[in-house]
Amino acid sequence: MRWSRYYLFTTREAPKDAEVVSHRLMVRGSMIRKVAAGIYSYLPLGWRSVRKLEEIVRREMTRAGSVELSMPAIHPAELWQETDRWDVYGHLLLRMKDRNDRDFCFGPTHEEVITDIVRRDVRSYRQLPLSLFQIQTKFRDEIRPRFGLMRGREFIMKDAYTFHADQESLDETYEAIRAAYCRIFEACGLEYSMVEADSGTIGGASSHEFMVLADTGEDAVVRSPSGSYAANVERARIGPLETPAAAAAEELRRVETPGQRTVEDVARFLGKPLTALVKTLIYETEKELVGVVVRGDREVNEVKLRNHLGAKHLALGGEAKVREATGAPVGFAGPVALPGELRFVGDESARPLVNFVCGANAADAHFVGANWGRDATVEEWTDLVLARDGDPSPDGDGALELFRGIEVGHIFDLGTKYSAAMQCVFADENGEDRPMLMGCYGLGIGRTVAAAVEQNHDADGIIWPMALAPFEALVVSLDSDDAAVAGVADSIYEGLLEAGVDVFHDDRRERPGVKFKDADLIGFPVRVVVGARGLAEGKVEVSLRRDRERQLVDPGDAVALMRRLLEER
RNA sequence: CGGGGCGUAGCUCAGCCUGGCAGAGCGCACGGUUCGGGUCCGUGAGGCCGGAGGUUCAAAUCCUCUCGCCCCGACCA
Repeated sequence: MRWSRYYLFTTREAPKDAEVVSHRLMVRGSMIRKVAAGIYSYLPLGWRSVRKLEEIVRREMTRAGSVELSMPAIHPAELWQETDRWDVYGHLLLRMKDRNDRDFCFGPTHEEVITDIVRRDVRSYRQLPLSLFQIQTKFRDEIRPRFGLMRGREFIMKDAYTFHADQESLDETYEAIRAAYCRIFEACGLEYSMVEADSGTIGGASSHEFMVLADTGEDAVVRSPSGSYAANVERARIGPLETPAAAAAEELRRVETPGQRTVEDVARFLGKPLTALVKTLIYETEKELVGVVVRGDREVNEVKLRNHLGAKHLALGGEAKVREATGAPVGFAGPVALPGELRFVGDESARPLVNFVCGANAADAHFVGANWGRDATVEEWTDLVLARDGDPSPDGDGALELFRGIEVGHIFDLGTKYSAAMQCVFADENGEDRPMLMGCYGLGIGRTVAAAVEQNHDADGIIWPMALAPFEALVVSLDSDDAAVAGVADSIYEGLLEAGVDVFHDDRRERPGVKFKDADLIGFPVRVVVGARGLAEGKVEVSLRRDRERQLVDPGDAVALMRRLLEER
């Protein structure tokens, strides 16, 4: 492909709203173009990278025994109502009506549609297991799209769904697809980590996320030193915290704490460490108000809390709710001497505390010397804490380290959540109907490409991993008007084409500096420069984008050298 | 949804506070110059100042409403 005839217009400047480097570089490199918030066109160069990733994904999914199909982007409401997700998905679901006023949505994921297909065709355990995938455009009406392709509203995703007669079969397939994902991300040259995850609105028994490590990632991940434990912080458990030294129970005393509303205020005011306090938060769900206690220095993990409560919606209670539950303004809640009934759940971090400080459920007052059992009772002790850097790993493997990550893939053991709701059943060996076990496996195509840029760039531009580079090689002809230069450049270009190399030819009448800057920005992995100056010595210059080491070779040897460099990747 | 900010040339932005000829750089066209890391000089084209209403002799500028976009938070595969 010749640049002079291609659709590729680089810019020196990125739009001011492009904050992360992948977004900046992909816009400057003329790979994507914003159409609306979170909605992008892929320009030809960007589309080539997307297509390359899609091919890798197809290859590996097929190798893992999955079969490609394609489902519609528009779904009838009835399917989503069967699983209750028409309501549960909320505003994330883009809804629309047809001319007959029937409800539809633009599919954000395809569990309902695939389950509807399979339940019509599959009757017997003999037909299982099944594994199907598609690569398709999704739409999720995200509250706040951002970071270019990183969190779009419209985005390309590979989604796979598997159906099984028993758990063993599901586990086997889950493992096969996990391995396929590893091969895919390795092929893309990504440094990634598979972590335990919360399954969110997709639901199901368990799930794992594939996280590309990057400082700009939107997710936080903890990992133990050997990597034996890794989890999204939404999910992460921690090992036991230090327990306070045993002490004789003190007397419960009420102390005046005027205006001391936060744990920090109270700790400073009373001259106690944060760890001697119990922090009490009043949460509101669609069903009830709940009191939550955690050690004073810790934060509540709301994802864990919502899961524990089995709630659809969870939010901190406002001023009015707090007063309703405690009879006091915000800042003075506690588990001791509550005016009424309130369900209390506690994080394990608060359980071993003795003679602790807590709110007195009255304005400007706290208790000191409080003890569980004698003064206060929590019915449910569980793990509700937000893990942080340095916490003990739950498997005893040292201290957890906190990383930022980009979620590029998420695989789920769905159990029978969808099959049971939608009567997707099969006859087992005894002729009994049973719901199928299902797995679901997502991989963000655009996000993975963006993550690859995020992880592979320098001050001058993108350094594409070979597998995702829109073109593998670039021929730069300087002095385009010079017939000898044009001839040599053309013959190298043709030679690379014949060798099956994805090659691009910068044949523009531009100054050398412009061409070099553009080559670096776009990040062609291998480059050959043909100029009058080099040609006078009988040489052309071959170099790699990654290390920029230049080799001068005879024009006749350029194709062979470049092929060798491409082989070495 | 709460808080903050921004919409001016194709792009990045100044001008707005304090109302009075609509600007710069980049890009584009043309001429010259230069020619291995975003040359330099000159000429030129290009604007409903997001939209609607209001105040005023006069509005990019002040006021009201509205649409879009971005950031923080809440929320969220």
